[in-house]
Amino acid sequence: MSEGVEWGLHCCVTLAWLGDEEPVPAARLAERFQLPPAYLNKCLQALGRAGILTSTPGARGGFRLARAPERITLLDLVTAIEGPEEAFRCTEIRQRCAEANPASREFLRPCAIAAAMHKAELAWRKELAAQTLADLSAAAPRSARDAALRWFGRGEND
Amino acid sequence: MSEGVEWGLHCCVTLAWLGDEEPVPAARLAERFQLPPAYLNKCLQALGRAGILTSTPGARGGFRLARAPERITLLDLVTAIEGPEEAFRCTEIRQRCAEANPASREFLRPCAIAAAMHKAELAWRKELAAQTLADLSAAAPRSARDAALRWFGRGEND
DNA sequence: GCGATGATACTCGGATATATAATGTCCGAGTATAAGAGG
DNA sequence: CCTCTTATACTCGGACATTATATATCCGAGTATCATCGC
Repeated sequence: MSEGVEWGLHCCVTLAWLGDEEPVPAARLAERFQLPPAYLNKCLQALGRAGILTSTPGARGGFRLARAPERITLLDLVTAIEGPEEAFRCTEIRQRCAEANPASREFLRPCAIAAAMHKAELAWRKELAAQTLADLSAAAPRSARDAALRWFGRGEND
Repeated sequence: MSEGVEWGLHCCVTLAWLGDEEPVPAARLAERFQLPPAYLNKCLQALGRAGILTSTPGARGGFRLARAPERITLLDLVTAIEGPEEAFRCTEIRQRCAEANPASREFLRPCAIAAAMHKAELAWRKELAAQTLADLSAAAPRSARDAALRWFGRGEND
């Protein structure tokens, strides 16, 4: 799995803490976590295309959450970075057998192996879909949230 | 996920059908599924190192299941090919924050994000561990099993 | 005819290339800001 | 003092390198088979 998933998760949790009053530049998030700024920007762009973040260009621009943290699941985030296709992709090698006839009726049913892997993937996605950004924000220790608010210069004046 | 997982699964199901009376060369399995012989051999080697297959060198050699299909889970197979580490690997970027002190007590608890991803991975592994090669063998249509037996020259004399 | 011996073909096993995807970097398009001139 | 204009700094967005991983290939080590030779 790409590192972008971890980066995106941490950034989104941070954005959830900061609130969406004003956007946060990718460069600033990168500085926070000591990450390469340009590549983090690329990952956040993917989240933007997926409708998880909204981006505003120009000065005082940046990224903010597109909707409430309660309505953003981990599955949304992972799918945005990793793509919608499943980890196990069946290439139908059962049909490559010499005597196999692709028109045969047995191939109308899905491959038993692919079905088994698909079942496991569904369980995985179900767990991811059951947890939201709000859950993660709440699970983290308060000290981490406070430190983030301080570092980004919020929370003192608010 | 590597293609080797799909190949290994199909090969192991086939081996389960054929029984472990005499080993099957990797080249023959590759021919069956139109796969590159040398690379399939490499994948089967990984299964051998994991204790799923036993290999016998020399003439009339090849691979056979190391234990009964009921005692080989999909998780065993996937782990053998993909490795034991989880898909999501936490790099502890929460500790890279400037003000973070690695000795701080909050870092004794696991990262909430890593914990969430870990939970999903456990659900995935649980599903994989619940299904055995025997289940897959039984789930496939009888015609596929019969065709395999014919193609490998077994079942007529037995 | 039977056993020992050597040559041979076959198979795994790991070391070595190539292709693909992940990671990392760079520069242009566009916007809000701020300064400055004019009224 | 207020408004319009202009220059500027900032940020995203996608195009372009670089590195790591997966895929594919090749050749050597070792074993069972078979033929051959000797008894």
